[in-house]
Amino acid sequence: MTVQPCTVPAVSAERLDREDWLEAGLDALERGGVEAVAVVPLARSLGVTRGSFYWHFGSRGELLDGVLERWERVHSDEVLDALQAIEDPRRRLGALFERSASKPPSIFVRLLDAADREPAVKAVLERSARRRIEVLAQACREAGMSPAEARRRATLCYAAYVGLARMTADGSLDMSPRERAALSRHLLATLVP
Amino acid sequence: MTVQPCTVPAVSAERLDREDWLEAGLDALERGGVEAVAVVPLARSLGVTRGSFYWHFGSRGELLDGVLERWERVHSDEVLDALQAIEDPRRRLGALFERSASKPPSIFVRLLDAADREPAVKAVLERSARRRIEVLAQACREAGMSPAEARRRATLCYAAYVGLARMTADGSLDMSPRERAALSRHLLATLVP
DNA sequence: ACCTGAACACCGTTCAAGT
DNA sequence: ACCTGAACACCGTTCAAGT
Repeated sequence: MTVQPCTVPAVSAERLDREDWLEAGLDALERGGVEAVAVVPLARSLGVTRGSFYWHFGSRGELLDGVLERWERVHSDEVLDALQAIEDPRRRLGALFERSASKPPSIFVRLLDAADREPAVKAVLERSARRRIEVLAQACREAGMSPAEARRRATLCYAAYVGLARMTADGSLDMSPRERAALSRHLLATLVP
Repeated sequence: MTVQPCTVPAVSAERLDREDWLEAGLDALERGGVEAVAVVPLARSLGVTRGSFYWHFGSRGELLDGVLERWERVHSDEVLDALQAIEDPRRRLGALFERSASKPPSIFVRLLDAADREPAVKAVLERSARRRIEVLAQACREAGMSPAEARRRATLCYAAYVGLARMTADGSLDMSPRERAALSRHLLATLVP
């Protein structure tokens, strides 16, 4: 009697690969922030010992790199691509802030928090900032500003966004989501008249 | 032969009190940020074992509370008091940004970074934000804005400041100190015309 | 190829025992 | 009153040994 080989992947493979760890890591990042991307707890949740981890990754930092790369692809690239499609510059700016402000920016803030300790996070934030400032600056130029002025305004705009996100997270800004949204619009109206 | 009792405090007392730990903690905070306020390294630098620490404090968190309180008294209260003395509102605003931007805001940024993990830090930042926004708002009112408008502008202004501090720290903002100062002035001129 | 198990280093916390 | 010393829990990292 010959047994048919199983053609569908087993529900829970006994052996893991890099992919499994990365998935679990991203999940942990979304639930508990950068600190939650930790070897021992992850190993526990995968039903395996810590030693197993080090066959797939050289260090916890390497895992974090991979996890952040994934996060960036999903949560940053997609969003920016969608924005580029909006032609009216003012409307595009509005959409950038709308998107950024609506869903709780928890992961973003968690990344801000971790930037100091984690070089990998620093790099992600740097890219994120550069790209968003570029989107903002382009919209400003299309709205009629000089390149230098556009860059200044865009930078301030992004800085204010970062600051508002931070303040909302740590409770320095006690405002309802509605008030926050109004403040964002106010910011745009003030900086890009 | 009777020995004279020593009237000056010994250079290194064999026994420590709360004060010694707080001092060492503040020093550590300034050198290495919130994470550096750690029991074991501190004990080591004080030439004592970890067990000693727990006679003076209930936990590492309690130490951090005390250290932050001290930091706030020295680095926040003093500065704000000095500002209140400037009568011209525009000049006062300029001075607030000057002071905040000139000396590297490293501790401030470190606090921003730690807010997520450390409730004590959150409280400090909350107070700091409230007070600075109040100073900004008052200056705006004195410059002729309505109270509501003043509050909005002040909040945006502070948010931009927080964001700029953060971005400078993590390298998202690659600008010279001179450029940063110019940007700060630009911010003020834009938000408080 | 992937994993276990035990080791070591590091930090937070507790506590009985010392002075 | 203040401190030691040893214990325990937790996480990161290494590595010889298993399948």
